[in-house]
Amino acid sequence: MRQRNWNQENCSVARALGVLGDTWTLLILREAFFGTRRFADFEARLAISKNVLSQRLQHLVDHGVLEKIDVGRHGPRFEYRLTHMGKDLTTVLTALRQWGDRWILGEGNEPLIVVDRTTGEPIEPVRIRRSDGSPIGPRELELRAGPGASEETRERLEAYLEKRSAKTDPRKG
Amino acid sequence: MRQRNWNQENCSVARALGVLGDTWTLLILREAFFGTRRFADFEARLAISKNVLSQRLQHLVDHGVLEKIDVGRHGPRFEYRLTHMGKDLTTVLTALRQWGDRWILGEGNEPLIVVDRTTGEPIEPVRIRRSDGSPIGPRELELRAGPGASEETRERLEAYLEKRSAKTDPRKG
DNA sequence: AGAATCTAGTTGCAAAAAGAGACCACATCA
DNA sequence: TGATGTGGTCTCTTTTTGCAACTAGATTCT
Repeated sequence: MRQRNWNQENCSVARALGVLGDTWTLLILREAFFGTRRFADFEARLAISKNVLSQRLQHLVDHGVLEKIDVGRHGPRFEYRLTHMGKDLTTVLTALRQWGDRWILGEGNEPLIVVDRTTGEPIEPVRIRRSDGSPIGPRELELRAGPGASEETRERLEAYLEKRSAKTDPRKG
Repeated sequence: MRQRNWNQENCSVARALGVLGDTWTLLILREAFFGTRRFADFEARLAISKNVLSQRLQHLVDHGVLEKIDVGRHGPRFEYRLTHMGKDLTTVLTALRQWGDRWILGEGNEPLIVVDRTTGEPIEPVRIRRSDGSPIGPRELELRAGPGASEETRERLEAYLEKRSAKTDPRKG
């Protein structure tokens, strides 16, 4: 990730990608969710170069996704553990895994399945739902300005909503 | 993204990131979900250089996330539109947006809100659910081998499950 | 005690990728 | 005919990556 001012963008996706959006970062986190905690283990599992790994781990620590803990009783032993913020990425990674399962590997070729560990039953595909819990499709969704919308965001949104209604309204359907 | 063999990895997250995991790609898709379709518009909105944008769009077309359509009645006019595969990323992008809202911008500072367009009501936070629909937390989840698991994946999984049960079992919890 | 080893990196260098901006081909519009 | 717009490519410079060697503190082996 370059030093673009992700930190100034008025968009949570861009801001989130400022933390995660590097080529390696999400793979490092996949490993972390798989229980990997040590520098050498990340290195071996990912076949990533040390300097890049070092940078990325530091970046994730700086942004609060991982914490670096000295667990050294004998010699320097550090562990990189998921923070609360990091663990909350479960949803994102699971959605991504399911998308890959569906569209790249195809049904029936899932390498890993996420299950409820007490029952062993697979979880549901992650979906977007209304407040009453019913699932909702992409075309029924729309973006609206939130409390943190900048003037620019509001303007873009206006253009977007105009185009959208023009597309679906025009005495067709 | 480098020419690592993402295409050979036995992991849907890695494979999905082979398609999306580049620094720019998810931002391009965010724009696409915002209704942007034309080269010049992506360029202007993202402040991305033309050569990189060109490559990324091509990459997304090659992998079936976008399709390039000639809509030119007068002169060359191409549009890059989300395919079905692309639209199915709504869940991933929404989960990412919500994560950014929660942990980076903070509650009450959301620039954009995803709503049900017919009622205007905000959607639920994306969650992982059991097959009966009840939400389930990260610690109740576990990975199991799926039908497409390679031998290597199975071995790693075994080690992971062993460590996990060692951590939670030991006459404590 | 001294040598080898292990962990967790840092440093230096060559190759690859990104960014900026000029340039281009084709088509329309005035 | 000339100006303008679209959708790029080409070239050059700056950054980032990957690889390998090296370091530093602590431990284990003999």
